[in-house]
Amino acid sequence: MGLTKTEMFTSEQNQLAQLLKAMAHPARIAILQRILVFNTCICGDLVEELGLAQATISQHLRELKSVGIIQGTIEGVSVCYCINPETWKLLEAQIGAFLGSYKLEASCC
Amino acid sequence: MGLTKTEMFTSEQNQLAQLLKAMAHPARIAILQRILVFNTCICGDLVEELGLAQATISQHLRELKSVGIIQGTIEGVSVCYCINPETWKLLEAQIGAFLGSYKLEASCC
DNA sequence: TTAATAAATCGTAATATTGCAATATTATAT
DNA sequence: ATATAATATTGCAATATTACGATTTATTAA
Repeated sequence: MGLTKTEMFTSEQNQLAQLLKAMAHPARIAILQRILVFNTCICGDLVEELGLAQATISQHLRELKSVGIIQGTIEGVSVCYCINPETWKLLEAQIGAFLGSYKLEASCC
Repeated sequence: MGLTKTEMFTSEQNQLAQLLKAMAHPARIAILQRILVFNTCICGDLVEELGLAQATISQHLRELKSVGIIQGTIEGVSVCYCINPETWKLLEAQIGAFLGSYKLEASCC
């Protein structure tokens, strides 16, 4: 099918899955890392640095933007992208709670 | 294409993307959450609780196992799955470093 | 207005993912 | 050995993702 049955899961599970999925690609991780280092990023720089076509980079940026992880504003002829602090905080909270709920060291099987 | 150009990224970026991708599905999040609560889990229980077909659950379990997030041992006629502590620690470290490297509150654009 | 630059969108090909029925495998009990 | 139970695998259909060339849109400069 290729169609996730979202109606069988809670909105929290679906939301976390959506955020993780948006980050679950090496190009999008590389994009985010560049923003984390430089605070900001412009599509053209990424095209040069990542070695992917402009259309591909633009598509990855849209994907990150569509789930709210980044935001972009027009700066003259280019577009300035940066982290959306709200979503980033949500991400940290959700993933932190999820990963942090594992306590046992001894593997049971 | 549908084919990620992994050769353009570092092994760290590819590894993190692979781990995130394995978790980036609501069914797999639900499976992990159940393991986190009960410490262990058996395929049959998940089939009843999640409302997906047995073949589908088995496939999701295999995906989580293939990246090392969970491990399974045969327990009589069923299989006991639990968290793989090593991978979980790696996940916490990698994701923690990634998310934690964002410091600025003020959005720049 | 026109040209130049940057980014977004469209269209498309190749590949991956999701889900399930049917079947196969594995381990226990009789 | 056979039957039963639990899980894994296979094969397939529907849909999603990835990547990119070509084109369009939007903004600035001349």
